[in-house]
Amino acid sequence: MAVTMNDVARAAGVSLKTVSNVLNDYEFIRPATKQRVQDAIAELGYEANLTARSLRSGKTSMLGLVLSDLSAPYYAELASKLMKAAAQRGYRVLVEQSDAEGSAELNALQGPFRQLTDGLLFTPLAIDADAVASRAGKKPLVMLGEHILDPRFDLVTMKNEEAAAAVTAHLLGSGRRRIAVVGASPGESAGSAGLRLNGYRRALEEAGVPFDPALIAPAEWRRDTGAAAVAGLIEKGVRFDAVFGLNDVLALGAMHQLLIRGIKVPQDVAVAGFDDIDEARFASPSLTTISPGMDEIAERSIALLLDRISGRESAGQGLHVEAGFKLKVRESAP
Amino acid sequence: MAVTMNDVARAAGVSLKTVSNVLNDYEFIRPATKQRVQDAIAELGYEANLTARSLRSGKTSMLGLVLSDLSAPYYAELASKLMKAAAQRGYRVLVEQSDAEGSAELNALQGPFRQLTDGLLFTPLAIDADAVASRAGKKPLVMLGEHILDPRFDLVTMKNEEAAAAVTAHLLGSGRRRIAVVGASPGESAGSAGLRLNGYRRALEEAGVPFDPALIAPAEWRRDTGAAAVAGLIEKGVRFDAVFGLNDVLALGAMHQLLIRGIKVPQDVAVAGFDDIDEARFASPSLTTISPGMDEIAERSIALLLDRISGRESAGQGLHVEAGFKLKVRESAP
DNA sequence: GTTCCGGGATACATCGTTGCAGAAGATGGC
DNA sequence: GCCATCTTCTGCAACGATGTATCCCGGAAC
Repeated sequence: MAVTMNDVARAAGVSLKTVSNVLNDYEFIRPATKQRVQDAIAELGYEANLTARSLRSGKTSMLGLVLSDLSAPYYAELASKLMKAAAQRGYRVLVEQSDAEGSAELNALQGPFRQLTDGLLFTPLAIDADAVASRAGKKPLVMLGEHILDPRFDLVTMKNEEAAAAVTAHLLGSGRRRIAVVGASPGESAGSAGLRLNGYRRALEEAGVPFDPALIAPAEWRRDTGAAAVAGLIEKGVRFDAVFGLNDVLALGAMHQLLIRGIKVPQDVAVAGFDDIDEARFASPSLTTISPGMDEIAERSIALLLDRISGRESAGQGLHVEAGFKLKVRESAP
Repeated sequence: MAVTMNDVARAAGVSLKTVSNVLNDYEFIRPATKQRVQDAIAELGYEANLTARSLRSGKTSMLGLVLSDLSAPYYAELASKLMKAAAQRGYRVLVEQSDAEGSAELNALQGPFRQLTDGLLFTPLAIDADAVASRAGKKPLVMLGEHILDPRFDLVTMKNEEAAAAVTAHLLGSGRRRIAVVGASPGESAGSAGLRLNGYRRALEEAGVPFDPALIAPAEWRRDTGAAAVAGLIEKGVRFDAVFGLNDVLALGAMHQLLIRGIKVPQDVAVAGFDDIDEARFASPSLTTISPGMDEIAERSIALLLDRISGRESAGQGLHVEAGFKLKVRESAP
């Protein structure tokens, strides 16, 4: 059996509660007593039982992170950073993959997963604000990403629209006029896809370039679908001189498809993405993209969530945080 | 306050323990009683308190996964699959990043992290078998990867040596004679790097091609280091007609470096990797690599760990599982 | 010398489950 | 008609910590 607080108390010749007090930095303890307890702890190799502590205190020191798929590079990098930011503050992150399915998202919101965590970082992809609101319960919840832009919720996000406009403007600036968009999500307007598409349109407008719906290719956000979308455009006979992948893996999939068809990047078609995953720098040609300030997103979303948990930041309206971004110009669209 | 078993008991007109029995599928309960309890549960929206259950039962239904860095594509994909495999069996996975640092690995082995989990999937990179053995405690532990090949531990791994020999043989078969190896880890012999290097040497021997230590470039397993290692070789004036990256990101970093220097892949230098991450298929040129049967690794390591936890597989010797592999021939080394 | 105050420690109940032991009623064998 | 066995259900203790209330004691105040 593991050594408990009781064992420590006995060894130190104090009461169980005094041991607890030492561990919780209770103010009024004689230094000598404190020392004796700490010696006993060291000698017995005592470790607090987190489960018992959780039961009693109602806190788990774990944060939940709900995302569609951890194997997507953007989410993998984000998760890694979130875990590090949380660890620095004494929290652990429990990840749940939703596969972008509504049922999984709802489960994460209500089920045992929620119970295990003190607060949630949530990237809803399938369900809407009302669904979230009606089942969110009262533990703190911070939205990550953009599918839900709602005053009821805290949200940490990036400047999707502005950044997408900046990439588009860059492509236009290098003389491209027919810029295909890969990764649109028909019918959706508030999500990342919608916002980035808005940015694209805004940049076109500002440059006085007409918008052509034929250039917009829907696709899930993966490499293979990005490749397939470009293939589809080509086969339909749509002509374009640039591709804007709404995220990097789409852009990379698209670029791959162009290259195997003998289309030169960037000479024939320029390619740009969004996310600046590590892979973008090392692709051939390297990928022009938007660096969305992921460090800032990770830091600030953890900070905000912990503020909510501790009650430092008291509710009322949802807080909206937007991280800055940088355009990274590389070979695929100089 | 959340609804507890006691509330359910009262609502159903039975004792608290009967509710517990219903939840735990106790055999001897009258169907009518069971129904009443289940109705009460549904009506009140009762959810079992996992923390309390853990405290009482000593099980957490969580598995620990220790790896160096979740943002590395291989680990991200593996973690994703492990989580899915675990979820199917009613377990959750808690991930801990070690950054390949010994202190972090030791903490994961003993500290609170261990307490929170019923068993551990462990990829030790910095510490050795004895260090693990002396602090492993008695909860089940399954090694993942190869740094520790020790009869005391269970191990799920891939055929590193054989597979590396197969890639090397493939490169030799296409006429390459000076195959640089990127990602070696000097002094280490039992780890993945060492085993893969062994495979490389074995294939050379079998083909009667002399081994040239100048071709072996040490590097950490990242894209940037892979690129730097190739740059180093070139600058030292080492000549080579192929590069074997000990994993895919190394190979991709290396390939990037070659291409920006105007060296044609595969015409001038062929490139091959190891892991078959999704990115390999979509690189330009696409990357020849080893598919290590990650699905099998994920499935079998979860299965083995759960067998150990349940006691179905009783200890004694460590079990060693080797997943199969496939050579994926693509453009970078046809 | 009694009262008051606050530092320093303690006892007890409690968080929400599950394990163990046992009670009560039904069933069956002889 | 009685003991043995099985089914069904119950009560109590326990898991290991923390919150609340309380107690004791030395010194200050009157």
